Amino acid sequence: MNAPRRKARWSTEKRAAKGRTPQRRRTDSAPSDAPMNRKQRRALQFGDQQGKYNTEARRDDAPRQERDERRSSERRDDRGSRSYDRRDERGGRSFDRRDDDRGDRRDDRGGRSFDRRDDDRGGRSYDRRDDRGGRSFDRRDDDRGGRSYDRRDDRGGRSFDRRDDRGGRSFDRRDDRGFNRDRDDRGAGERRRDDRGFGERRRRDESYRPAQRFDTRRNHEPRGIEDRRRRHDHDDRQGFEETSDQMEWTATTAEAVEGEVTSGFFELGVAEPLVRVLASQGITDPFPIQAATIGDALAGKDVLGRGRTGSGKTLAFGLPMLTRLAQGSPVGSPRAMILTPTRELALQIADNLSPLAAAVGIDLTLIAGGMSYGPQLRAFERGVDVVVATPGRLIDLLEQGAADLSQVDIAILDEADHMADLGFMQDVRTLLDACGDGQRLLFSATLDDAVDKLVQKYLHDPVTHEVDSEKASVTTMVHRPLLVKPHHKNQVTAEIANREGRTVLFARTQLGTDRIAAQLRDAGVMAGALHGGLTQGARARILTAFREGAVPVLVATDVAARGIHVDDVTLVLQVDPPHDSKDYLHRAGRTARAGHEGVVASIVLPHQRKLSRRLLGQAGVGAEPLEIEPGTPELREATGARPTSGVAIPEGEYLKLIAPKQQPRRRPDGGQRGRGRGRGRRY
DNA sequence: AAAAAAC
Repeated sequence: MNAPRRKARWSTEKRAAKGRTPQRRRTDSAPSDAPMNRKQRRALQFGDQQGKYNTEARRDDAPRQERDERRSSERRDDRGSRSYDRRDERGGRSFDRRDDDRGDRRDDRGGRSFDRRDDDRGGRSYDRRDDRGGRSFDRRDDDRGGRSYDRRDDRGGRSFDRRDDRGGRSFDRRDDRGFNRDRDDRGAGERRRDDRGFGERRRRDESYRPAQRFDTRRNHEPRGIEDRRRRHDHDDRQGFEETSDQMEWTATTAEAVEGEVTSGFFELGVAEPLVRVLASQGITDPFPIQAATIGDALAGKDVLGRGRTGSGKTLAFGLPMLTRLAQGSPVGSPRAMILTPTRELALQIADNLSPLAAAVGIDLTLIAGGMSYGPQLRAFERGVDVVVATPGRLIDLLEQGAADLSQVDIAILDEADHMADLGFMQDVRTLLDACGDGQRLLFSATLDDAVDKLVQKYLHDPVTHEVDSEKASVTTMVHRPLLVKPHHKNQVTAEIANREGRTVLFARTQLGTDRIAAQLRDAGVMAGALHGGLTQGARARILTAFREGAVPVLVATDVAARGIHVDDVTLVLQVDPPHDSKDYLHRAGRTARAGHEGVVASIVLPHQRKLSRRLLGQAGVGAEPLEIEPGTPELREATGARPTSGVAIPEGEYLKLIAPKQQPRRRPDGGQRGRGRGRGRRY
């Protein structure tokens, strides 16, 4: 991680030593700077290509030793140079590389801001591709998966020679601007704590072309990989029909009850406008966790609240937060921050709190990945008061200098046990460190060592309120471990999924959810997969289709295990065992919410018996596995399972249900669609 | 021990 940056390698001195002209950082406007038409770009590219063959020849003459050295010792930093090579090689080698169809078009585009986005994409797609391995057969990433490492190595070796050949051609100059390097460095692992920070990147950026940044952003908008692919069929410059697949979020307002109101929230000290809005939603009796924590939170104490999601935690921290903020006045940057582990959860919290915030004149916004930057940047520009965020995007904005959290006086972690996971911990710390040293509210389903570390470091003299046990204590929930023979697993899964009512299935991996959902549709059960590998738009659409009942079966990874609330989920089926008892309970918590009944069935294969016993024991579930086979009355009795029709649901029928709503893109008014129409999500 | 979290 701390390997020397390859930047040094190309210092002016070194270049001079090699008999090269100094690198040009700043140039006059050049072809690549201005929009080019396709023909011009082709011409340029062709020229590049010609040069490239020379380059290839020369490459072989280059000192092999040096290449090998780079290969072995500077892998990560090599990636910085990758972008040069990728770009340059593309022209000549398209026939043997799968992603070249992308590449060529990328070059076609010419315009600078696009380059930047493309570079971003290029770098990341390697990372993701490699990470994911063969995850999604239906995505094009995987065609390439196996080769990416080789290619990377190739590049590391070549880049150096290649670079020397490039002279001052306009395309090369683009590479010199420094984004590529910066971005790739970041991709290499230190990304968030790149010590050069965004400041320097931006300076260079601006020196190249001032006032470019927001154009860049705007063009940045489409995020999904699939979208980007599709985009290449169009000329980006021409306002083509963009197939963005992002989710949008808008703040909402709500009615408030007029006149006399009786509500338990008054007594807790919640601001009156908030109580009136709650009353209009029929919420007048605080849930236990709310009753327990609101008082202390209002008093400004640090609170550690333990209670399962669905127990009313959002209001437990939301109401005191808004009440306190309403007593002060905005300072031009956020005074409160709420962090959550998934985008869906952030969305849900923002949806729930935004009408309340509006009632007391608080500007609350959602900051999450997979959504366009524009509204989020504007929110900070206008001085948003509360951010509900997922860590990644907020750090992104922080690094850009777009977000300032120094005035945050109330920092809230929802699902803190999850936020304290290894993968999240550093981000959470970064964000908490960026906040002012004010009140901290930490809500968690469990208290383990990781949470304790957060508590130790960030909470001052916290008051702990434990309302729900972490153990299974929901009396309306029935647990049914099902002992199933391996060759029956698919059919049992399908028969259970085919039951009446809304059902959530959990699988271990993204690939697993895709596969199970496809198998279910093959068997005639309308099911959709939800996992973090989908574009944000796709995630939102499948969740909506599930909420609305068009798709009654949701097959999800643990992305949906926490916090997500869908009414009337009457059965949760754990197709694959959860990783631990916490996950078991979080998954289970998708059903039997708010006093409703629900069944938690778990498929247990013979070799998983021991594991299952341990998980259930830790979760405080006493149920013994029930031995079952497909089509039996026992299975039906336990889960409501029904035989499947076996008539496959055509893929098109499913896709129709989760298709993006067609809507005009890039409207002349700047793309503000449907503002002020109804609630939250639109796609 | 997987998934999620920026692009």
